[in-house]
Amino acid sequence: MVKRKVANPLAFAVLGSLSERAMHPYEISTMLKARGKDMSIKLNYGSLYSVVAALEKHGFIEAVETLRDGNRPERTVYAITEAGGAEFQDWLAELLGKPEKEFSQLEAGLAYLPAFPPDRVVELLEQRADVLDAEIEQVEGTHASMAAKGLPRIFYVESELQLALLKTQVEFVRELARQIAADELEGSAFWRKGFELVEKLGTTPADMLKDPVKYFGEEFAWLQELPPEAK
Amino acid sequence: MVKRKVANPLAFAVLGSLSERAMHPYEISTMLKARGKDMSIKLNYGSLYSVVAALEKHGFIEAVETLRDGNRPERTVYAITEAGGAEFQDWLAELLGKPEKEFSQLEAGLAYLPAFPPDRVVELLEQRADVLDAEIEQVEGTHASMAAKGLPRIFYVESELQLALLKTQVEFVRELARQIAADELEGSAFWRKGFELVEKLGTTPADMLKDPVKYFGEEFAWLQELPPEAK
DNA sequence: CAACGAATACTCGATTTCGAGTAGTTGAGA
DNA sequence: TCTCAACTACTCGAAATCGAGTATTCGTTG
Repeated sequence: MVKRKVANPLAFAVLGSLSERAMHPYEISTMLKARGKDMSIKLNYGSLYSVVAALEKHGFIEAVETLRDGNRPERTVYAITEAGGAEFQDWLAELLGKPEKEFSQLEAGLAYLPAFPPDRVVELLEQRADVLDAEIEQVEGTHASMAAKGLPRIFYVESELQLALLKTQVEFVRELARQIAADELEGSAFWRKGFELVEKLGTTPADMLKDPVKYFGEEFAWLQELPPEAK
Repeated sequence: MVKRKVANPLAFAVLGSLSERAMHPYEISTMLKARGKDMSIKLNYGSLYSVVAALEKHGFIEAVETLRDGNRPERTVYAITEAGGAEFQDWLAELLGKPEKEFSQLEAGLAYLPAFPPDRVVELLEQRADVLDAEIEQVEGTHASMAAKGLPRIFYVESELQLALLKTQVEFVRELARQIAADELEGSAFWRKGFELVEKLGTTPADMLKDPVKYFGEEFAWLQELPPEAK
């Protein structure tokens, strides 16, 4: 797993596009959009041109001609090199075969759940679930229309994965919201009580964590010795 | 959804940590690790210090004291400001309530599946599935040991989400590999044939896409008019 | 008690990333 | 025929990112 000379996933898409035929950068961008690959690989013009330059610098692609059409900006057409083809294959094998840790914003948010009162969290999670439902419906619509046009699944498997993950997320979020609302989530008694204390007495969370028995009673003594540094 | 002045998720974790009590950056990093939050939010020292500087610049945190302990490097202790508290709350609400498009490497890889012969893809997907299984087992082990210590679920819900997503991914990958191996994936007949042609005749993919009927027969005429720019 | 690995607490600067801006060109409708 | 929005095709520089490096101190083991 040596670090790639050009690491932006957009570079992977550029190599993939140029594997098919020589193109100029803007043409790559329109092709990616036309094929919906920009749903799977973040496309940004600034990145596109710098990534193309980096690929050229490292010998993965090379300029084959420069066209000028009237007063329009020049278009430099690039072709993939042998080294570029090898890099693409190696990269693809890595993307498919080796899972790499990815961080999602929802995970980050969940990590700080107790910072909001339970009811607020439930409300926000339900809001997210509703938005996700709409997104899912939209993706399913796209699939239906692609299938109707006769485009076989192999051309949009990546979107099917996305759909599966969205569905898992929405299910998780709804279930979590339900459990919090029903006070079924372990630790939520403590959580609710904590917020009541803040409202009524103005105690700070830090104080409560320092002496949980005082604020929550004996059954919360475990708090003291739990996550290192949590006190 | 105004762009955040400091957008790195690590900044969110810094605000969250300082909401609890004042700390110096390195202490934040050890606390995040001790609590396993570094599994949900990417922690990198370079980013940590630049993010702290940016948060201070924008008035979300402020230095409260600078300690010197022998010849050790200075430790600057930071506290959260009122603006910082508001920013944290706003950010948390956004993370929980508003899903944002995220790009995964597997999706990127799947988008270029046809670049490899079917058998190679099956092999790679199975490789990924095996690694994922091991990861899942590990996460489940961690959960079991946390539960055994009495730590309630609310302190690791984020990891439960991660687990659910990993399971969905492994299921998807295994099923996809199965379908490809069994030639059940729509479009895979064309895919297999294409690779045989490349091996036997040395035809390039671009040629085949230009005149699919010639290479694949009448039943593949749809290829010509399908994804815009795909020809 | 010396020596060595682990932990502490950062620093540095070479890339990378990004989004907004620019400037000409077509095409469709009034 | 005029106009105005959408498209084409990039450019720019400010800000973010990152991982490797540094220098000190603590703990522990032979």
